[in-house]
Amino acid sequence: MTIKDLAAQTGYAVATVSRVLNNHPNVSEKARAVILQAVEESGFQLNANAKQLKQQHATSILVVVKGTANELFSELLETIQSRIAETQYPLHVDYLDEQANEVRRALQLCREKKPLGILFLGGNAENFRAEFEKIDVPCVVLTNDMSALAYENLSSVTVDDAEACRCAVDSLIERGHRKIAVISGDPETSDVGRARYEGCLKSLKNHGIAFDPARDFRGVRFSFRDGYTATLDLLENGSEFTALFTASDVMAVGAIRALHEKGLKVPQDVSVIGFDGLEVGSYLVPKLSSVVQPAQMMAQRSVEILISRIEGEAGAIHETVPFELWERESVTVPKK
Amino acid sequence: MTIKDLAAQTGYAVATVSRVLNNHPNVSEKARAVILQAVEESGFQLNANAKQLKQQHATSILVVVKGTANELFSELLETIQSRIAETQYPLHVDYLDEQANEVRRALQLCREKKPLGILFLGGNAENFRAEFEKIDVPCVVLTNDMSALAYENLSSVTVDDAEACRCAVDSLIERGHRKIAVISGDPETSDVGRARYEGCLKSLKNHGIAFDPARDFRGVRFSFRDGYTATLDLLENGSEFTALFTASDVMAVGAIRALHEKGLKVPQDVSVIGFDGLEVGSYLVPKLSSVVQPAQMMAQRSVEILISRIEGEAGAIHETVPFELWERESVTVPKK
DNA sequence: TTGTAGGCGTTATCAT
DNA sequence: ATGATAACGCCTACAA
Repeated sequence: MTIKDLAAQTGYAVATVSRVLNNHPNVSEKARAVILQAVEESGFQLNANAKQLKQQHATSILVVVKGTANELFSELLETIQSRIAETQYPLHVDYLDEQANEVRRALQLCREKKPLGILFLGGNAENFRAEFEKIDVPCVVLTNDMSALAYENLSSVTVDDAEACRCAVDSLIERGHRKIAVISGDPETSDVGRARYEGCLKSLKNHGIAFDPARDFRGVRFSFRDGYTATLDLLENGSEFTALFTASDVMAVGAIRALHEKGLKVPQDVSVIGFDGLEVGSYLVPKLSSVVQPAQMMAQRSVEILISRIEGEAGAIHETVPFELWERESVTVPKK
Repeated sequence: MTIKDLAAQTGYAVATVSRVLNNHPNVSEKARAVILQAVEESGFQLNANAKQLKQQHATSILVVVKGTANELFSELLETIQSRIAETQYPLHVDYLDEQANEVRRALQLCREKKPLGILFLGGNAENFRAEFEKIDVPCVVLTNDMSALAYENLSSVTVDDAEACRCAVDSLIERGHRKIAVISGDPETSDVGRARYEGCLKSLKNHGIAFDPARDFRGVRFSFRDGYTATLDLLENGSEFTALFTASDVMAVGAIRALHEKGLKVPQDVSVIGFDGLEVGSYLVPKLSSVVQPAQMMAQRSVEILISRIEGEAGAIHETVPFELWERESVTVPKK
């Protein structure tokens, strides 16, 4: 079933059918009605390949997700989905490994699919620096600040990771904690991991708190397992702390388990703060304290920014959305 | 950049370039080398639209995921991704709302994208019964048994939900529990919810245990929140139980929180068993007992089945993979 | 082994 | 308002 068949069926020419299908002007009401009727009956659907071949680009928006197992990304994606669904643009989601090069992948997908714009969930500034120039559609990166890269078609929506972590650690210190350990992403390989770690350091330094990175810090992957093993590692290697800051909620869950296995209670023996504000945190016992990234807002803004760039607005926007510090049951004052 | 340009550049005809690009025989070593060289240098990429338009179908495999926020699906997807990556087939992931009609969506994507085959994560038998006949590529449904539907191109990979739940409840009874409550998906709208609920009923009946559905059962959505509210609802409406079976781990997490808020300890006051075997369960305190769906195996088998159907093997396979019952810290014997 | 040319289903231009 | 037709980039008989 093609528009040719449809044309034959209705007695109109393919051009007219095409016009109706694309809501173009200069079609009589009668023709429109007749053709729409036939479309309805046959369940006809345009061939996207032919259309895109002709138009030289898709009408779709691409989402490149770095890392399949990231809960925050799932939450972001959910909102992105529904926001994009409100527009006429189809959405394509593409997943890659955490270690893969998202820019190179996007480049390939651009050539192949010619999307109108790209949303990146996660990303590494180094990859963008190296090859982003080759991408010429509007892009928005979520959760990773790209303001240092002055590409006019590369925007980003983030919370201020360093500042957020500074606040979180500040809050621990305000409660009286002086012995604090930190687990974050590897500063060498993860931009986000580094920013969050540095925020912690800043707070510790501001308050003149003793902190020996070799003893009190671990830079690992953002996973349950790594949160768990890193905590055991800290405990077994001389770190003594009454508060633990982990740069993700998933790490925090692993960490709490490790603390439990070492006979330490949360929050009585150790206070724990995570990062992200995942839904699961609200149902844990104890309810997890967390630096909340406003997922809905971030998703919403990123879609708005992307669509405005697609529809003609020019220039990059690097938007910082406000984080929130939720201090819940997993934190308390240190034991005397 | 098109194969025409490439042809001009190398002095060969487009046909030869195409042959090289598609690994066809009847190309001289020299031509192959020269053309590959040029491809390398220019970073040339075939236009997928033109290719698919011509070939009448994509070379891709489609994954239709029902529900964005399903952790089990994320775990399945991760394995599916990596297994498919080992083949030459590109992968497309399409997400829909939990309430959407996955078969209708697949139908649309078929017309639009002409995939080689489809993998469904989740699905409703009713939807398949109504419209699946219109889909003519091989399909495999994960987690929902479709053996009752005799389509020759519709396979499924599942655990025996009812049997698994029967075992789980049996295990509670064996520990001495007589007062058991159940939270599952809504039997009216969720096939999986119904099967799991019925498995529970069977065990209870086999053992002659008193069970009043109105008092001891809730059929809700598979979410943290619904697990939480359903548990409160049970407790506040006269259900007294020493053990709670929830048909998903996510529900279990919500349930445990609710129990905690009502002053009930897990497992001392109430034993809890979930379903799915999500990674997070291994890090909770207490470690969550669960009926484990072997996600890796299911993903692996579904990909194998799909690919074999795509590559010529005929006939549907309805494979039941073995579940495992992990009895961990969230269960114990009832208080005397 | 290589080249030529037609057509896949659309859109868009140019007539009518 | 409608129709005929030339592309879009690729694959694939068929011819050489």
